Amino acid sequence: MTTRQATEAEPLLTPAEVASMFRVDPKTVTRWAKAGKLTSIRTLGGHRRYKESEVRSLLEGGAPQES
Amino acid sequence: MTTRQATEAEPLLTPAEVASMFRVDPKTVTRWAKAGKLTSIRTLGGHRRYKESEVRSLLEGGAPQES
DNA sequence: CAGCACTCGGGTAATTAGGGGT
DNA sequence: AATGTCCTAATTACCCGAGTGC
Repeated sequence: MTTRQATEAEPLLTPAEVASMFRVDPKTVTRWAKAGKLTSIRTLGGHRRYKESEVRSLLEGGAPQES
Repeated sequence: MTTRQATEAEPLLTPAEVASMFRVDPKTVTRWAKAGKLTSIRTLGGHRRYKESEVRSLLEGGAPQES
């Protein structure tokens, strides 16, 4: 085996990864998390991690469709 | 009712497994253990193992979410 | 016994958090 | 109200060689 996959682990993304996906600054992603627009999981050191599934659904159009 | 004292086998996780769950480097998990943020059990060779139950509770939100 | 993936250490870059100001 | 940028402090990621686990 080359990689060990933990039990029932959901894929998480770093702030920089989410930022590049949205073409915004990592700081902005942090603000979205603070505002509750994005679910954030914190490391024991206080850094944020984001659910890949949630980010992708938001990218595809999980966001409210404007007219 | 005395000969059989089995203290419930506690599922243990390797550093790599914990690391993938938090989306961090295995080295970071080691630092958490050193800092006392995580309960670490050492093998006779010095390698660390972590309680799955503790890791999970920390992941799900050992700390309440702010908005 | 040999072999390979993983972990252990330390040390040094790269990110991130947080507040403040544009 | 929402982003991007500057700053400092803290946390995290990658480098190495040597030992452990299976």
